[in-house]
Amino acid sequence: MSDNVRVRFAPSPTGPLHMGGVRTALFNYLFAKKHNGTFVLRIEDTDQTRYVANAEQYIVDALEWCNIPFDEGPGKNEKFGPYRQSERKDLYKQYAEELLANGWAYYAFDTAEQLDAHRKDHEANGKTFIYNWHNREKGRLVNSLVLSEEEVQQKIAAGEKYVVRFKTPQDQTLILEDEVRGTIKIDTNTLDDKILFKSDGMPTYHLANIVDDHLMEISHVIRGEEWLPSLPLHSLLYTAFGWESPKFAHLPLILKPVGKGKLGKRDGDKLGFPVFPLEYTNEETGNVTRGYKEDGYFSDAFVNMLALLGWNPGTEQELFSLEALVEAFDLARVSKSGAKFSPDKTKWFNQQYLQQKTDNELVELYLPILENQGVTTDKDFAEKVVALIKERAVFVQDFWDLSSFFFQDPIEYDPKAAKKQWKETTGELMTELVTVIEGIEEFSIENAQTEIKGWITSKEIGFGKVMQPLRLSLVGKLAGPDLFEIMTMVGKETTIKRIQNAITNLG
RNA sequence: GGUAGGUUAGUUCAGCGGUAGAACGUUCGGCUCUCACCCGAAUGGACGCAGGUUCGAGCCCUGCACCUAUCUCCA
Repeated sequence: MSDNVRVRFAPSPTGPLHMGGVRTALFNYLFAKKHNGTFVLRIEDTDQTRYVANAEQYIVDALEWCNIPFDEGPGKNEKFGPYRQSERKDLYKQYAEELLANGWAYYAFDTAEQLDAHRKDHEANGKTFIYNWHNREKGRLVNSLVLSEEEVQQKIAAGEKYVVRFKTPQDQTLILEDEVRGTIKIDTNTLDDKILFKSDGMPTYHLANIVDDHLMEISHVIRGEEWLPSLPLHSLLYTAFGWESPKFAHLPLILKPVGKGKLGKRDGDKLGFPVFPLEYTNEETGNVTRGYKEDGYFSDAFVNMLALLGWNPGTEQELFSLEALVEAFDLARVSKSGAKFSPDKTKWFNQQYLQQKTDNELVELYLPILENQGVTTDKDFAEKVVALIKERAVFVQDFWDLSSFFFQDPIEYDPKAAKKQWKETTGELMTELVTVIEGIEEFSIENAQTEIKGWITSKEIGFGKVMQPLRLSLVGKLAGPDLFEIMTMVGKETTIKRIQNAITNLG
């Protein structure tokens, strides 16, 4: 493939970046790294009315957390800078003028209200209003194609608001190539004359996007499917400027977990999962929106899950490190249909990643939790606990519920289990067991096992008859790691104390 | 309504002309004092519908149905 791959992620700073945006960034990143290319971050802040101050920082932080940092962007390697469109404002005007001069664009003076009226009018007649050659020269619309040169200059001189529209060619069939979808044919007569330059002096997305992609020497445009309908316009703009077009790839939408439709920012609240990578505080309302990071997800698990949303490696492998993703990624294996997001599968990924972490890594995350619970312990002990319980956990924050009995006596006993396992004779048996335990000089796993198992065998009773009530005494429920591990870790005295507690409470 | 895209097991998805697959889920079994992990097995499908091309179609063509995106001086 090309030895000069340059891709960009171009979000609009209108709020926190949601997971769909992160997925787009990820695919761009993977594609860039796969081809030894460059991953550019460009901030598309041409809409001043929707600008949110802390959104850009959020985007940068989110990419950072996901471990997919950009190579070029605001404040970093500014070879093609600036990377904020608001700071490139002056640039776009000359390009709009170039198109006006060579007949690919024209001035339009129609007000938003007038256009609205036209749309409603058409709708009432069961038609769709299209601002293009069907209408633009019939005198209903006020633009430089129907007005004389003088009239146009007069209006502009009088300070009348105007926009610049693209003059879509008539009666052409465009044959477009998309790396994901293949060939797409479009009849230009169905296209709108899109606004390129707004009356507020700012370019629209369409103009700024093409100009910047060209100037920044972008080789591949990888973006969401919601942009597919504007591909014809973008392609025509490259033609109009006489520029070589980059290759395009439109990623399938991320669908909500239940029902149909695109995953929206509000779906998370409704269904109880985060939609954003990081927690976000809305500075105006003070609302805090939860994030995957704060909910306890590992970033590599989150990224792994996102990578499989709309892409598959063609093998049965599901677990990928970032490096492995870079290695395996291929635009040809991106699917065309929407990818349904699954919160359950996301949890599954997190569980898998948690199991892969070493005890040493996990204990660092565990210690603050213990501290929070007011437990003082040493790191070695905590690490042993982690080793014993981690296979039952999906999140690090599950650790406390799975391990509290290592540090605290059970406060209650699972009533169902108690009823089933604690029989008439159990109290006596447990009292006898206490004696056995007291007799163990060195309370090691091996010794405890030998003595207790030996005693059970000599009593000629079932193993479970003793072990189940013993587990109930120590843990409070019938779950958890190996009992001999637990006993030796809490120590002989605590073990005896807990058995006696149980005899008192359950006997 | 126009335009574009989609439709394969309960769910998420592979399969892109040659006897319908995986993962997750569910159920059962093995291993365990228990839960979990792990291992094994079972379960499961008019490949949206109807035509056509072909020796042969989930794959190609046509029509229809349904779903989605988009049609803002938003990106």
